[in-house]
Amino acid sequence: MSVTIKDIAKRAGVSITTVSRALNGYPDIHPRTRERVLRIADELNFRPNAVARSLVMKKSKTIGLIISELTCSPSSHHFIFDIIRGVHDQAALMGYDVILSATSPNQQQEISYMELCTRRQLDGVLLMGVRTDDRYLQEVLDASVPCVLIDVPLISKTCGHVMVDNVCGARMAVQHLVDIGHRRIGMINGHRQAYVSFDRLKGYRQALKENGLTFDPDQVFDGNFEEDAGVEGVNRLLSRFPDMTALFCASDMIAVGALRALQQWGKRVPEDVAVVGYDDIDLARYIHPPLTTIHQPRYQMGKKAAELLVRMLSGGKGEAVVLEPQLIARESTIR
Amino acid sequence: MSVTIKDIAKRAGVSITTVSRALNGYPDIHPRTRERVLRIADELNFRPNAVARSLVMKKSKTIGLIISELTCSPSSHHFIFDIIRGVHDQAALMGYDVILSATSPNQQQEISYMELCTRRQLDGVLLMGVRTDDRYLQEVLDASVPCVLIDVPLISKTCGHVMVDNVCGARMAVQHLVDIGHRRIGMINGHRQAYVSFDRLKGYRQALKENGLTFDPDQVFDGNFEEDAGVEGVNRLLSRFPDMTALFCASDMIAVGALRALQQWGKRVPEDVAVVGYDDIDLARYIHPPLTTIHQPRYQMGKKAAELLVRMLSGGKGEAVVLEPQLIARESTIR
DNA sequence: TTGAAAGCGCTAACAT
DNA sequence: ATGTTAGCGCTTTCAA
Repeated sequence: MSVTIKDIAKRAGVSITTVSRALNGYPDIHPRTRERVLRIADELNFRPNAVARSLVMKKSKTIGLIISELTCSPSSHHFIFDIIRGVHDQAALMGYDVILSATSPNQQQEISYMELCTRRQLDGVLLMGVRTDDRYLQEVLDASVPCVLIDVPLISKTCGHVMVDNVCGARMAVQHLVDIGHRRIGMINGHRQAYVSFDRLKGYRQALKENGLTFDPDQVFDGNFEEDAGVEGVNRLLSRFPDMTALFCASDMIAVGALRALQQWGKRVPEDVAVVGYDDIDLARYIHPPLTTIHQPRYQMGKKAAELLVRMLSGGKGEAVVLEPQLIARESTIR
Repeated sequence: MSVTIKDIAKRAGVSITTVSRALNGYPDIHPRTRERVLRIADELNFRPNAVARSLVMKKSKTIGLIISELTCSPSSHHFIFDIIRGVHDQAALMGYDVILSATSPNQQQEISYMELCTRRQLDGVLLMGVRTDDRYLQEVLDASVPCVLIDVPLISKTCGHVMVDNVCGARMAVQHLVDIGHRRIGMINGHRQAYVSFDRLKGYRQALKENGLTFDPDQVFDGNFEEDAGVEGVNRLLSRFPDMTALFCASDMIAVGALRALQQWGKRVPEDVAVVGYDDIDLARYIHPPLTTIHQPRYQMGKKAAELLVRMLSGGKGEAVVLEPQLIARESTIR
């Protein structure tokens, strides 16, 4: 049996109320009493029971980190882990615990969003990896529990989000290609159910336009964020546009696949075709040739998301936090 | 305000006791009553309050996943993320939620092991990444909360562990090198505060012995699990043993560093020096040359750990779960 | 088969 | 400055 405030009260010869107040630093308590209570609590090695407190306070000091099924794709961990760390560190800093959850692939196991929240009395939720067509999204908007979305640009009274500016990132990538002389630039995009795909395409178009290049939808291959899409994308794009000299990929894994396919086409990178990826996962540095890519501040995304959520928990409104991407030039575009 | 069993009781015209029993599937309840209660609960969209239940049951159906500071090293995410997934999936399957925690670098923030457990009423704890000299370890052994250690071979009444057989893994690696003709085999090990380092060295020695090769401590470089150690290890080892033809590295990141250093020495891999890594992180497949390595079933480790912990929670004793590593031969040893 | 009552450990009116 | 009392939502004796 563990020590409760009752034990302390008995030992200190005061009521449990006094103990509670002393422990929680209320002002209306005699310094000597407080001191004695604190000392005894320490002697008894007292640990407050967060569960009991949650029950009466109706606040659990816990946030849920929900990772959508989508994000459990083979390559996603490069991306997710840093975000998890950022979320955890910032949450801990602010006195919150993080419960991990995932929208599971097998339907039967699936727990509804609200169910999770109410069951565990979550104060708020962080949601990442949801697709535009995810049914969770509607639940989130309907729910009263504050929520911060990662990479999904929705905003409402109870909803905010954190993103990296994808339009900007894509523009930087394409502008970089233009700057080093490319005019025939293809794109391999992620799947259409990701918000980021939409913005990256937009950035690609903008950059072309800004440089007086015409946008041709056929020069964009819609795949997914995995390696395979890179392979298929190159095959399609190159057979249709043999004179393509540059490729913007919506993820580093796509770029990895592209690199492989380009090699099979006998194209040298960057001499024949320059390649830019997106994400700056560890692999980008180590692959051959090292990949020029758009860096996303993943740890910061997690931190900012947790920060925003806690702000919302204390009455703040949902807002949009947009972080800046960064171009990392490596040898896949310049030698 | 959310729906409670009281609301259901009122609406159904029964006592809250009856509602509780009906909801929890007790047998001593009239089928018709149960049915009505269930229907009303559903109509009202009732969600049991896990916090209240935890308070009275003294079981939170929550386990803590504590990741030691150590494990937050730059390269560790390759390894950890899969374990987290395994833990989460298996825990969810068995009705447990997972709270994420970390032993934080800044001392002041540091929460004691027991504090975390009692505060959140954790039913059990999973601990990974602790060093042999970590003070958490003693707390764990002293504590009454069941605990499963990952990659730390301790066992007690309340403690079990999950590991991959590191002696075996190292032997496989070295045996592989011997099999393809190497006799002068160096090793770059991780730091000494990791249990796995000890076992991998043991496996290295065993394999040498089994093949009639003599063990020379100078042929082992003790570094850490990061890339830098690989670079430094190669430099040290090669300047002392210019005729070394093979290298066993205690992590893939070490091997990556080794590959880089070897190149600077003008050594071709695998022609001049063969390299074997450990872990089989994603990078191993993509680096040039693709790395021969020892695969660790990371997702399984997480799953098994959660499984063991839950078994212990229902009265099981601490036990040792040992998984099998697997040799993945790639081009860093054979062309 | 059902209900009344106690209580898990804590906080928070409302006295005093 | 301190104590009394009433809950938070649930489970669980014990009686009926």
